[in-house]
Amino acid sequence: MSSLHLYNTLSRKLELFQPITEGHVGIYICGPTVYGPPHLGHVRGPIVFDVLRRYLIHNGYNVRFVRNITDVGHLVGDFDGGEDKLLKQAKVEKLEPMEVAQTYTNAYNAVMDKMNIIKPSIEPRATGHIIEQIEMIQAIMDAGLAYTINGSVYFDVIAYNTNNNYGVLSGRILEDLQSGHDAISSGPNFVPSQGRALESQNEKRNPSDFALWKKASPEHLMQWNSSWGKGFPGWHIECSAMSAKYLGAYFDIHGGGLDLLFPHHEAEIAQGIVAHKHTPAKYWIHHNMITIAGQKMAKSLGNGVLAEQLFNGSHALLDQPYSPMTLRFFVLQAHYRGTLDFSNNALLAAQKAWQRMQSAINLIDNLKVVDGKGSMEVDDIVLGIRESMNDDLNTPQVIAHLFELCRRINLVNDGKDQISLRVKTLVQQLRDDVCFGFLGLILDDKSNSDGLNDAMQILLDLRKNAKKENNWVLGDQIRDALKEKGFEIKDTPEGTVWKL
RNA sequence: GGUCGGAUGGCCGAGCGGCUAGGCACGGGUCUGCAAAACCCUUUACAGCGGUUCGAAUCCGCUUCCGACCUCCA
Repeated sequence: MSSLHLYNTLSRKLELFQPITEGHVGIYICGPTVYGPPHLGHVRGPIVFDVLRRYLIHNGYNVRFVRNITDVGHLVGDFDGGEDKLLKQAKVEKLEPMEVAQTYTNAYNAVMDKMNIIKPSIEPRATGHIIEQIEMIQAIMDAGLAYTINGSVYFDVIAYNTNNNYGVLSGRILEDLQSGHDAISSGPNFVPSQGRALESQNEKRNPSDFALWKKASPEHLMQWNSSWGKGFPGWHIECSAMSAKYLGAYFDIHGGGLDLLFPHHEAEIAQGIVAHKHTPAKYWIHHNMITIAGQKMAKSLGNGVLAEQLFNGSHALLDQPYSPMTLRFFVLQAHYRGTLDFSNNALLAAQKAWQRMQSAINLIDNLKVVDGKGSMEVDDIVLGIRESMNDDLNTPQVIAHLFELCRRINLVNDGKDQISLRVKTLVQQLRDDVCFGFLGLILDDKSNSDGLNDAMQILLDLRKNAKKENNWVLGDQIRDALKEKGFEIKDTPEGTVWKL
């Protein structure tokens, strides 16, 4: 494919990417609800869309990338009678709701930085856009597609569905949904979780309706004035209001996890069509979930692995810590639309693979070139990488091509193949544009501290002397002891090199 | 119960009508004081049963398992 194609959930097809305005791309990503520390599931989306963003920039586009922070409105438990997630956590931790939001926003962004994810162009918060949300709710009211009950406002899905299709994105049929509501609450598989607020459920005209504005009880810590009384915005409206504010009523790409497809994104489309008279986005991109033992990783299932636990190796499933770049590499080794199963073995394999790639990368600049034409070429790799990226961001294939490149680099390094200056320059370009470029990988750099370097040199000199005197026992002792601490020693014709 | 996806070698994961990725692990070799690294070689998998086709892991049907969504989730 000579140009970028993306799988659009809206059409369920691979589509040629063509921006609405030539040369510019607007992207909106549903960010986290900040009520807990970031886990592995929170990391996949940002990586996937970071690669998309970098690739678009690589292709010369001007990209505005908006990723929100949801710090109000998201309800805990089932149905709209649940408690606000932020509020609940605030009570648990005896903190201001804003303090909770700030704490976990910081934690989230710290992980983003470690993963080498470019910061959003704009990072709007739901609480900072209450007015915009109220205005949008009013517009929906004015259009006659929302109704007020007891100080709350609900979107009238049934009425909307008469002239529109509530289900364009998720492929759902409203009638099925209706019967689904019955079946789910009476069927054999229905398991009621926490307390279901029946009053709130009943005040909606229809189970499919969703809240635009919720009335706040007096003790509710987060509430704002509105013409419907004191309350707080519903979950879906914040993304609609903020995306429209910063990207316009119609923008290029809306992304998020597959689990947000319904009802969140479906609701966003309905809200956008009613309030802004336009479907919000041209391309809807959804990444799949990270699973653990075949099941979705989710906070509610209690099988989550925190990012921090991965980085320090403290989780029971892990034998050791893994670096942020190992995680990034691990994520990119799978296609974004498939599930990715997490395990210590899978992480270990990714770590070794990434180390192998780094070793080859480190050889590039010192590769000896031959005059004229060398036998090593990379044109097929350059082409292959472009084709793979253009085919719905097939990063696993890109990485496979990169490993073929590593093989050739090693061959040249071993003197078994020859490279010309021209091709060497191309290889350096590939490293900078692909690996460090749109894949966003950076070398794990643990061996650069000066003091460490000096100390290592002393040990290596000792070992060299021991070897000179044929004292292999001492020499191996030094090497093995270092190895035990994670230092890898390599004897090469040019001298001994080490890495951590 | 409804809707939508999956089942690929020891493991992770691409491919989606013929040329049958890649990584990790395993085995053999070159190199080396021994290692490590690197390189080379070896190992033909696509849930089961039918069907379409000159040809199917790839298309169609049935069966069996698994998952996601339908209720908060990245």
